[in-house]
Amino acid sequence: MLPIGAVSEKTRVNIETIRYYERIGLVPPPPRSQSGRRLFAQDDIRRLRFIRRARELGFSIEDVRRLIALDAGGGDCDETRELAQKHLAQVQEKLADLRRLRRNLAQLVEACESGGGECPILDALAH
Amino acid sequence: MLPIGAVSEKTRVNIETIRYYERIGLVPPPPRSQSGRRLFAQDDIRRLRFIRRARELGFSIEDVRRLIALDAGGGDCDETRELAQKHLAQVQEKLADLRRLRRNLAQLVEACESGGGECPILDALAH
DNA sequence: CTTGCTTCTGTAGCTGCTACAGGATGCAGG
DNA sequence: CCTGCATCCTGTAGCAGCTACAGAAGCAAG
Repeated sequence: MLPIGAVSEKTRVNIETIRYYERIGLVPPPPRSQSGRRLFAQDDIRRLRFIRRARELGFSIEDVRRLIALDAGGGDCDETRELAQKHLAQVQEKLADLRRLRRNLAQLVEACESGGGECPILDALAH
Repeated sequence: MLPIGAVSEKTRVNIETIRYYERIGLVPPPPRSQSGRRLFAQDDIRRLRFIRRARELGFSIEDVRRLIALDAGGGDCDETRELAQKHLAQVQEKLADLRRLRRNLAQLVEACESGGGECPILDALAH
Protein backbone atom coordinates (compact mmCIF):
# COMPACT_ATOMS: atom_id res chain seq x y z
CA MET A 1 0.00 0.00 0.00
CA LEU A 2 1.59 3.23 -1.18
CA PRO A 3 0.89 6.89 -0.40
CA ILE A 4 -0.15 9.22 -3.16
CA GLY A 5 3.30 10.68 -3.83
CA ALA A 6 4.85 7.32 -4.59
CA VAL A 7 1.89 6.38 -6.74
CA SER A 8 2.23 9.64 -8.62
CA GLU A 9 5.85 8.84 -9.43
CA LYS A 10 5.17 5.25 -10.37
CA THR A 11 2.27 6.10 -12.67
CA ARG A 12 3.53 9.50 -13.86
CA VAL A 13 0.14 10.94 -13.01
CA ASN A 14 0.22 14.20 -11.07
CA ILE A 15 -0.83 14.04 -7.42
CA GLU A 16 -3.52 16.64 -7.93
CA THR A 17 -4.72 14.78 -10.97
CA ILE A 18 -5.04 11.53 -9.04
CA ARG A 19 -7.19 13.29 -6.47
CA TYR A 20 -9.16 14.87 -9.30
CA TYR A 21 -9.78 11.45 -10.86
CA GLU A 22 -11.05 10.23 -7.53
CA ARG A 23 -13.36 13.20 -7.21
CA ILE A 24 -14.93 12.60 -10.61
CA GLY A 25 -15.22 8.89 -9.95
CA LEU A 26 -12.69 7.74 -12.52
CA VAL A 27 -10.80 5.81 -9.85
CA PRO A 28 -12.41 4.38 -6.72
CA PRO A 29 -11.67 6.10 -3.41
CA PRO A 30 -8.78 4.18 -1.84
CA PRO A 31 -8.71 3.18 1.81
CA ARG A 32 -7.06 5.60 4.21
CA SER A 33 -4.46 5.36 6.93
CA GLN A 34 -5.47 6.17 10.51
CA SER A 35 -4.55 9.77 9.92
CA GLY A 36 -6.61 9.96 6.75
CA ARG A 37 -3.96 9.56 4.07
CA ARG A 38 -4.77 7.64 0.95
CA LEU A 39 -3.17 4.23 0.57
CA PHE A 40 -3.18 2.76 -2.91
CA ALA A 41 -2.98 -0.88 -3.88
CA GLN A 42 -1.44 -2.41 -6.98
CA ASP A 43 -4.78 -2.40 -8.76
CA ASP A 44 -5.13 1.35 -8.37
CA ILE A 45 -1.70 1.81 -9.88
CA ARG A 46 -2.65 -0.36 -12.82
CA ARG A 47 -5.79 1.63 -13.36
CA LEU A 48 -3.99 4.96 -13.21
CA ARG A 49 -1.50 3.77 -15.80
CA PHE A 50 -4.34 2.58 -17.97
CA ILE A 51 -5.92 5.99 -17.70
CA ARG A 52 -2.70 7.81 -18.48
CA ARG A 53 -2.15 5.77 -21.64
CA ALA A 54 -5.70 6.26 -22.79
CA ARG A 55 -5.39 10.01 -22.18
CA GLU A 56 -2.12 10.05 -24.12
CA LEU A 57 -4.02 8.50 -27.00
CA GLY A 58 -6.36 11.45 -26.78
CA PHE A 59 -9.42 9.70 -25.41
CA SER A 60 -11.75 11.95 -23.45
CA ILE A 61 -12.45 11.29 -19.81
CA GLU A 62 -15.85 9.91 -20.74
CA ASP A 63 -14.26 7.57 -23.27
CA VAL A 64 -11.78 6.47 -20.64
CA ARG A 65 -14.69 5.63 -18.39
CA ARG A 66 -16.12 3.42 -21.10
CA LEU A 67 -12.77 1.80 -21.81
CA ILE A 68 -12.39 0.96 -18.14
CA ALA A 69 -15.86 -0.54 -18.10
CA LEU A 70 -15.07 -2.57 -21.22
CA ASP A 71 -11.83 -3.76 -19.70
CA ALA A 72 -13.51 -4.74 -16.47
CA GLY A 73 -16.34 -6.40 -18.37
CA GLY A 74 -14.03 -8.94 -19.92
CA GLY A 75 -12.86 -6.82 -22.85
CA ASP A 76 -15.47 -6.68 -25.60
CA CYS A 77 -13.21 -6.16 -28.56
CA ASP A 78 -15.92 -5.03 -30.99
CA GLU A 79 -17.14 -2.24 -28.77
CA THR A 80 -13.63 -1.20 -27.93
CA ARG A 81 -12.66 -1.06 -31.58
CA GLU A 82 -15.74 0.97 -32.39
CA LEU A 83 -14.86 3.48 -29.70
CA ALA A 84 -11.29 3.72 -30.95
CA GLN A 85 -12.42 4.07 -34.55
CA LYS A 86 -14.77 6.88 -33.66
CA HIS A 87 -11.98 8.62 -31.84
CA LEU A 88 -9.62 8.04 -34.74
CA ALA A 89 -12.12 9.62 -37.09
CA GLN A 90 -12.26 12.70 -34.88
CA VAL A 91 -8.49 12.87 -34.88
CA GLN A 92 -8.49 12.71 -38.67
CA GLU A 93 -10.96 15.56 -38.81
CA LYS A 94 -8.89 17.64 -36.48
CA LEU A 95 -5.86 16.90 -38.62
CA ALA A 96 -7.69 18.06 -41.71
CA ASP A 97 -8.79 21.26 -39.96
CA LEU A 98 -5.29 21.93 -38.74
CA ARG A 99 -3.81 21.33 -42.17
CA ARG A 100 -6.22 23.81 -43.72
CA LEU A 101 -5.31 26.27 -41.04
CA ARG A 102 -1.61 25.77 -41.64
CA ARG A 103 -2.03 26.26 -45.36
CA ASN A 104 -3.88 29.53 -44.90
CA LEU A 105 -1.47 30.79 -42.31
CA ALA A 106 1.59 29.80 -44.32
CA GLN A 107 0.22 31.58 -47.37
CA LEU A 108 -0.20 34.78 -45.41
CA VAL A 109 3.26 34.59 -43.89
CA GLU A 110 4.73 33.95 -47.31
CA ALA A 111 2.91 36.86 -48.88
CA CYS A 112 4.20 38.94 -46.01
CA GLU A 113 7.78 37.89 -46.61
CA SER A 114 7.75 38.95 -50.19
CA GLY A 115 7.11 42.46 -48.94
CA GLY A 116 4.90 45.00 -50.66
CA GLY A 117 2.96 47.96 -49.35
CA GLU A 118 0.17 47.07 -46.93
CA CYS A 119 0.86 44.16 -44.56
CA PRO A 120 -0.88 41.19 -46.21
CA ILE A 121 -1.74 39.59 -42.90
CA LEU A 122 -3.50 42.58 -41.42
CA ASP A 123 -5.03 43.21 -44.80
CA ALA A 124 -6.45 39.71 -44.97
CA LEU A 125 -7.91 40.05 -41.49
CA ALA A 126 -9.52 43.35 -42.35
CA HIS A 127 -11.16 42.26 -45.62
CA MET B 1 -26.17 52.10 -35.68
CA LEU B 2 -27.29 48.51 -35.35
CA PRO B 3 -28.51 46.43 -32.39
CA ILE B 4 -26.54 43.40 -31.32
CA GLY B 5 -28.66 40.84 -33.16
CA ALA B 6 -28.12 42.45 -36.53
CA VAL B 7 -24.42 42.81 -35.81
CA SER B 8 -24.23 39.17 -34.84
CA GLU B 9 -25.72 38.17 -38.19
CA LYS B 10 -23.56 40.53 -40.18
CA THR B 11 -20.33 39.46 -38.51
CA ARG B 12 -21.25 35.83 -37.85
CA VAL B 13 -20.16 36.30 -34.28
CA ASN B 14 -22.54 34.94 -31.65
CA ILE B 15 -24.44 37.53 -29.62
CA GLU B 16 -23.15 36.12 -26.36
CA THR B 17 -19.66 36.11 -27.76
CA ILE B 18 -19.91 39.77 -28.72
CA ARG B 19 -20.89 40.64 -25.17
CA TYR B 20 -18.10 38.43 -23.92
CA TYR B 21 -15.58 40.27 -26.10
CA GLU B 22 -16.80 43.53 -24.66
CA ARG B 23 -16.44 42.20 -21.12
CA ILE B 24 -12.83 41.18 -21.67
CA GLY B 25 -12.05 44.43 -23.43
CA LEU B 26 -11.46 43.01 -26.88
CA VAL B 27 -14.01 45.40 -28.34
CA PRO B 28 -14.82 48.80 -26.86
CA PRO B 29 -18.17 49.20 -25.10
CA PRO B 30 -20.56 50.63 -27.67
CA PRO B 31 -22.94 53.50 -26.92
CA ARG B 32 -26.40 52.56 -25.73
CA SER B 33 -29.93 53.50 -26.65
CA GLN B 34 -32.10 55.27 -24.08
CA SER B 35 -33.30 51.92 -22.82
CA GLY B 36 -29.78 50.61 -22.46
CA ARG B 37 -29.41 48.55 -25.62
CA ARG B 38 -26.08 48.42 -27.40
CA LEU B 39 -25.83 50.27 -30.69
CA PHE B 40 -22.92 49.34 -32.90
CA ALA B 41 -21.26 51.47 -35.57
CA GLN B 42 -19.57 50.31 -38.75
CA ASP B 43 -16.17 50.31 -37.05
CA ASP B 44 -17.34 47.83 -34.45
CA ILE B 45 -18.56 45.54 -37.18
CA ARG B 46 -15.22 45.76 -38.92
CA ARG B 47 -13.43 44.92 -35.72
CA LEU B 48 -15.65 41.96 -34.97
CA ARG B 49 -15.04 40.58 -38.43
CA PHE B 50 -11.32 41.10 -37.95
CA ILE B 51 -11.51 39.18 -34.70
CA ARG B 52 -13.52 36.35 -36.21
CA ARG B 53 -11.03 35.88 -39.01
CA ALA B 54 -8.08 35.95 -36.65
CA ARG B 55 -9.82 33.40 -34.41
CA GLU B 56 -10.52 31.22 -37.44
CA LEU B 57 -6.80 31.28 -38.13
CA GLY B 58 -6.36 29.93 -34.63
CA PHE B 59 -4.88 33.02 -32.99
CA SER B 60 -5.43 33.19 -29.24
CA ILE B 61 -7.42 36.04 -27.75
CA GLU B 62 -4.19 37.60 -26.52
CA ASP B 63 -2.71 37.37 -30.00
CA VAL B 64 -5.84 38.95 -31.41
CA ARG B 65 -5.36 41.80 -28.98
CA ARG B 66 -1.87 42.32 -30.34
CA LEU B 67 -3.01 42.08 -33.92
CA ILE B 68 -5.62 44.73 -33.29
CA ALA B 69 -3.02 46.97 -31.72
CA LEU B 70 -0.69 46.42 -34.69
CA ASP B 71 -3.48 47.17 -37.10
CA ALA B 72 -4.45 50.32 -35.25
CA GLY B 73 -0.81 51.37 -34.98
CA GLY B 74 -0.41 51.63 -38.73
CA GLY B 75 0.32 47.97 -39.40
CA ASP B 76 3.90 47.07 -38.52
CA CYS B 77 4.42 44.23 -40.94
CA ASP B 78 7.55 42.81 -39.30
CA GLU B 79 5.94 42.39 -35.94
CA THR B 80 2.80 41.01 -37.47
CA ARG B 81 4.75 38.48 -39.47
CA GLU B 82 6.68 37.45 -36.41
CA LEU B 83 3.47 36.86 -34.51
CA ALA B 84 2.03 34.84 -37.36
CA GLN B 85 5.21 32.82 -37.74
CA LYS B 86 5.26 31.94 -34.07
CA HIS B 87 1.67 30.85 -34.31
CA LEU B 88 2.40 28.86 -37.46
CA ALA B 89 5.20 27.07 -35.63
CA GLN B 90 2.78 26.10 -32.87
CA VAL B 91 0.35 24.81 -35.43
CA GLN B 92 3.09 22.69 -36.99
CA GLU B 93 3.90 21.23 -33.61
CA LYS B 94 0.29 20.42 -32.94
CA LEU B 95 0.12 18.78 -36.34
CA ALA B 96 3.12 16.63 -35.54
CA ASP B 97 1.60 15.61 -32.21
CA LEU B 98 -1.68 14.78 -33.83
CA ARG B 99 -0.02 12.75 -36.55
CA ARG B 100 1.86 10.70 -33.97
CA LEU B 101 -1.37 10.16 -32.16
CA ARG B 102 -3.15 9.09 -35.30
CA ARG B 103 -0.39 6.62 -36.15
CA ASN B 104 -0.56 5.00 -32.72
CA LEU B 105 -4.30 4.88 -32.73
CA ALA B 106 -4.51 3.53 -36.26
CA GLN B 107 -2.06 0.78 -35.41
CA LEU B 108 -4.17 -0.33 -32.49
CA VAL B 109 -7.36 -0.30 -34.49
CA GLU B 110 -5.70 -2.29 -37.23
CA ALA B 111 -4.33 -4.86 -34.83
CA CYS B 112 -7.82 -5.10 -33.44
CA GLU B 113 -9.35 -5.70 -36.83
CA SER B 114 -7.11 -8.64 -37.57
CA GLY B 115 -8.70 -10.34 -34.60
CA GLY B 116 -6.90 -12.63 -32.17
CA GLY B 117 -7.48 -13.49 -28.56
CA GLU B 118 -7.18 -10.58 -26.17
CA CYS B 119 -8.36 -7.20 -27.44
CA PRO B 120 -5.17 -5.44 -28.57
CA ILE B 121 -6.45 -2.03 -27.60
CA LEU B 122 -7.33 -2.87 -24.02
CA ASP B 123 -4.17 -4.91 -23.86
CA ALA B 124 -2.04 -1.97 -24.95
CA LEU B 125 -3.67 0.28 -22.40
CA ALA B 126 -3.09 -2.24 -19.63
CA HIS B 127 0.60 -2.91 -20.36
C1' DC C 1 -53.63 45.65 -25.33
C1' DT C 2 -51.48 41.60 -26.20
C1' DT C 3 -48.22 38.63 -28.18
C1' DG C 4 -43.81 37.42 -29.26
C1' DC C 5 -39.24 38.73 -30.39
C1' DT C 6 -35.07 40.96 -28.84
C1' DT C 7 -32.15 42.56 -25.48
C1' DC C 8 -30.43 43.25 -20.79
C1' DT C 9 -27.51 41.61 -16.45
C1' DG C 10 -25.43 38.23 -13.80
C1' DT C 11 -24.10 33.80 -13.02
C1' DA C 12 -22.94 28.99 -13.82
C1' DG C 13 -21.31 25.42 -16.83
C1' DC C 14 -18.17 23.05 -20.15
C1' DT C 15 -12.92 20.11 -20.34
C1' DG C 16 -9.13 18.56 -17.76
C1' DC C 17 -6.59 19.72 -15.09
C1' DT C 18 -3.38 22.97 -11.98
C1' DA C 19 -2.43 25.99 -8.16
C1' DC C 20 -2.97 27.78 -4.27
C1' DA C 21 -4.17 28.53 1.17
C1' DG C 22 -4.14 26.86 5.52
C1' DG C 23 -3.82 23.09 8.27
C1' DA C 24 -2.42 18.27 10.07
C1' DT C 25 1.00 14.26 9.92
C1' DG C 26 5.16 11.51 9.43
C1' DC C 27 9.82 10.82 9.72
C1' DA C 28 14.79 11.61 10.41
C1' DG C 29 18.65 13.94 12.79
C1' DG C 30 20.43 15.83 16.89
C1' DC D 1 12.11 14.14 23.06
C1' DC D 2 12.16 17.94 20.09
C1' DT D 3 12.70 20.32 15.80
C1' DG D 4 12.22 20.98 11.10
C1' DC D 5 11.04 19.66 6.77
C1' DA D 6 8.55 16.80 3.50
C1' DT D 7 4.29 15.01 2.57
C1' DC D 8 -0.36 14.91 2.82
C1' DC D 9 -5.21 16.73 3.59
C1' DT D 10 -9.58 19.67 2.11
C1' DG D 11 -11.71 23.18 -0.35
C1' DT D 12 -11.72 26.60 -3.57
C1' DA D 13 -10.39 29.31 -7.56
C1' DG D 14 -8.17 29.76 -11.95
C1' DC D 15 -7.00 28.75 -16.96
C1' DA D 16 -9.37 29.36 -22.46
C1' DG D 17 -13.10 30.70 -24.84
C1' DC D 18 -16.99 30.61 -25.02
C1' DT D 19 -22.19 28.97 -24.21
C1' DA D 20 -26.42 28.65 -21.69
C1' DC D 21 -29.40 29.73 -18.81
C1' DA D 22 -32.89 32.77 -15.51
C1' DG D 23 -35.55 36.53 -14.85
C1' DA D 24 -36.64 41.10 -16.17
C1' DA D 25 -37.53 44.70 -19.37
C1' DG D 26 -38.29 47.02 -24.00
C1' DC D 27 -40.13 47.23 -28.73
C1' DA D 28 -43.14 46.59 -32.72
C1' DA D 29 -47.02 44.68 -35.16
C1' DG D 30 -51.81 43.41 -35.30
